[in-house]
Amino acid sequence: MTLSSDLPNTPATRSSATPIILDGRAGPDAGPDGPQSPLFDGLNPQQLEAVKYRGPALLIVAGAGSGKTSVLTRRVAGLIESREAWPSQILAITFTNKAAAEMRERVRGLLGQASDGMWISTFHSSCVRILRREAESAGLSTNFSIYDSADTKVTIKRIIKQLDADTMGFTPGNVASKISKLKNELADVDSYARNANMSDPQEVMFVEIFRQYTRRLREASALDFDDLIGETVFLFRAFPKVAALYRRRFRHILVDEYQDTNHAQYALVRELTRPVEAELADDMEDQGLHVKNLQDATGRIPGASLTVVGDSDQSIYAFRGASSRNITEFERDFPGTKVILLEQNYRSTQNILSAANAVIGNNFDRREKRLWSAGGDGEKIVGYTAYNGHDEAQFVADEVEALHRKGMAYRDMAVFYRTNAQTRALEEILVRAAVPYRVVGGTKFYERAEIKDALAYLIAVANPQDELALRRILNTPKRGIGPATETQLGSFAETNGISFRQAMRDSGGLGLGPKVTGAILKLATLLDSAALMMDPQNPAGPANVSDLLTYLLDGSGLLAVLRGSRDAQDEVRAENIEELVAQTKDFNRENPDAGLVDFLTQVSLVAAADDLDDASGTVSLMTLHTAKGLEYEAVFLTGIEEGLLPHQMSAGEPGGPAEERRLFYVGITRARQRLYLSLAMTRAQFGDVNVAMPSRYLQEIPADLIDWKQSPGMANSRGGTQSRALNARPGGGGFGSRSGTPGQLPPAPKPKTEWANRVTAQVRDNGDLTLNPGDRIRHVDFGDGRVNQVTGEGTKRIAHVQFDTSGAKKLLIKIAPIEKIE
DNA sequence: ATCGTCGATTTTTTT
DNA sequence: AATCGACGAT
Repeated sequence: MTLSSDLPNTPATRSSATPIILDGRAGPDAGPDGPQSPLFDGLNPQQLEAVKYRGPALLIVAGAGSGKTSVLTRRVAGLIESREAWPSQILAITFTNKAAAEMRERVRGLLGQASDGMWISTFHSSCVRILRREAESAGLSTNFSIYDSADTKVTIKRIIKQLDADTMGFTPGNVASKISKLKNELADVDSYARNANMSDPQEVMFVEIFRQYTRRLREASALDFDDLIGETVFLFRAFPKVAALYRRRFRHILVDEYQDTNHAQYALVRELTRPVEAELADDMEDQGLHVKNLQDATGRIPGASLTVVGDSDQSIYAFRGASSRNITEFERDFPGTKVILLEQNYRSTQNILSAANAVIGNNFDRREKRLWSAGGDGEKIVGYTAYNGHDEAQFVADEVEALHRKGMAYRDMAVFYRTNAQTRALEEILVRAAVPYRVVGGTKFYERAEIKDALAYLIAVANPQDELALRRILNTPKRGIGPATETQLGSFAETNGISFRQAMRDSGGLGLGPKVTGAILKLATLLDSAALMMDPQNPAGPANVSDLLTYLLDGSGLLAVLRGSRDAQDEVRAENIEELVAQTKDFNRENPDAGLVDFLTQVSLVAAADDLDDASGTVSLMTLHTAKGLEYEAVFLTGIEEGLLPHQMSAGEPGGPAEERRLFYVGITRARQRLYLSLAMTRAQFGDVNVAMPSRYLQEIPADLIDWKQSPGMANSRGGTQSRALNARPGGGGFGSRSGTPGQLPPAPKPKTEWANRVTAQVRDNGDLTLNPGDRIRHVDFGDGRVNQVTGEGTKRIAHVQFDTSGAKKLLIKIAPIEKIE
């Protein structure tokens, strides 16, 4: 049974590339596959072409909101439905796990069960999967640890200290980023050292740090984030037979967000799309690997077909080695490339797009691309110049509430900012205004100290070589093993050529105090017995992750110590650990066949955007970087100031300001209906207040697109409303007197008293103040008002208040600066 | 070994 | 503002 006849749209595909083993599976009933198939419904001509095109290489230049996810999923679904490919022959790379999950979900929606078996994941997840499978060839153990950036920094910090390199200006931060950049270029210590200028003592020292770092990782059987990609590339280059397995398997490779791939990732894609030489292919056939149907006339297995989707205008990761060169030179790298442009935007109003186009148009050196929408102009963009960060946050909170009253769900709104530090003021105000919100990313759950502690116990069981994890838990919770003892154990291990873990077991002969020795041995025994629980040889069968974690928590007393503490923060920490236990239970349920290492891998590779819960009815707060790929009905872009966007740190970098502009562009294009731009005249930083200037990018938006509720000009002009003049903060002057800035900003002054500008930073506790509808209250900032309604329970009780001059607001009763009057 | 205090340093973005 | 490291007292 041959299928080529079912493929009206694939003249370029050789029929031999079609899988032959068709009967094993109940594929989708060979439904009608013409233009009337639901796969092609509602697509514009360019999208349709992108879904249907068949050939070795396809570049889809997809502007923001042009429906690329839809195109990608339908393309994948089309390949499978038409039986050009088995699910297992598809490898789709996305930027985040969440994007991967969404894509998998949508393909499943189109195909049902037939979608099982595809690899849809991030670069990092795919590489871990490959490296664990091929650990033996790669010279790794299957249970290798994955170091996150914090682990990397700690390791480097210790090396720097040991080498006294801090006196030469080395910091963990700059060393880590330099090593990361090198690894992204596929350099290792040796290749770097070969070209280094060894007469420069700085260079010599750096090489030494790099060398020791590499050695420590190897000794701990650990890989850092960058290694995951690089080692996979090295594996493929060193072992053509291993590479051939994957080249044979993945016939269709799709890469999303291609503009943000770095060199190592580019190299990986190249390796995966190379053909398998005839000789090797024949060998594989001899080993029963069934490649005959894939071989061409010369006996080779041709390279996989490659589809990449990207938009140079949204390249925002150059700082970590991404190069949009990969996209601009794609046609040269992959000859015979078909290029398709998607320019019609289905997301935003024309006003928002016009602003976006105007901004990005200031970047030279780009392929001209103009987004357009058939959806109408929509509302104007709203601008607001606040006096300070809190004032700005209050503006956001008020507008969020106003939108919500008009019927917009909280989950359809998002607040973006350049730096994580900006969340503080926003959170303070949103809590007080009782706006349900969620910070996406930031200090991630898995990066909290107590969670890392608990995970370190698991890692110590999974990978006994991992000294970092061992040292972390050695005295956590406190068991009287101090730094002196730790050092002794370390040197004992080193002089005897044994692992740190073994040194712990043998610590009896070290002549330490009986108490300390007892503590060390107890921990070693705990870990050993835990390891026994997970041993596949265990007659009872290996325990599951949550049982193991519970056992370790009980045995170590980690949770009990936090529970017993009278520090209020420890209570939160204990809750976090219990949340982790709950997560292990979920994991067991959802992945009954997965083990400890699988759990730890998943945990290591979660991205900021991954913990975004679409179902939660909350406003989302996130950085502009995290926002990439997402969209919301209403978007608040905050902190549009010089020094913040573009960020101070980017000024020196070549291409910095252009990248910051793209970041702004990304932020703008996330909005469907409503866009708010806000800035503050003064911003608190490093504990004191600085004067800020409006971002240069603001002037790039045509003035008639923005409706300034309070423009930068007004904000300090003497005529500002009474209350504002009164509220101006020390240091707040001098903002509008922007000598030298082409002032197209201050149009139509429309003073509104709707927003109070001053917010006390003071945290109050009203105890059990009770309010009832009808009560009159006085608010420090908003003045007098009447309580309409009280909702919520306990500490979360919320008063809905109609203020006499400041409008309607919701207040968290417990902490609002209010008192009952009358 | 642990705890408290002082002072330095910090914040660009992230898989 | 808040965290981290160094140092000294217990």
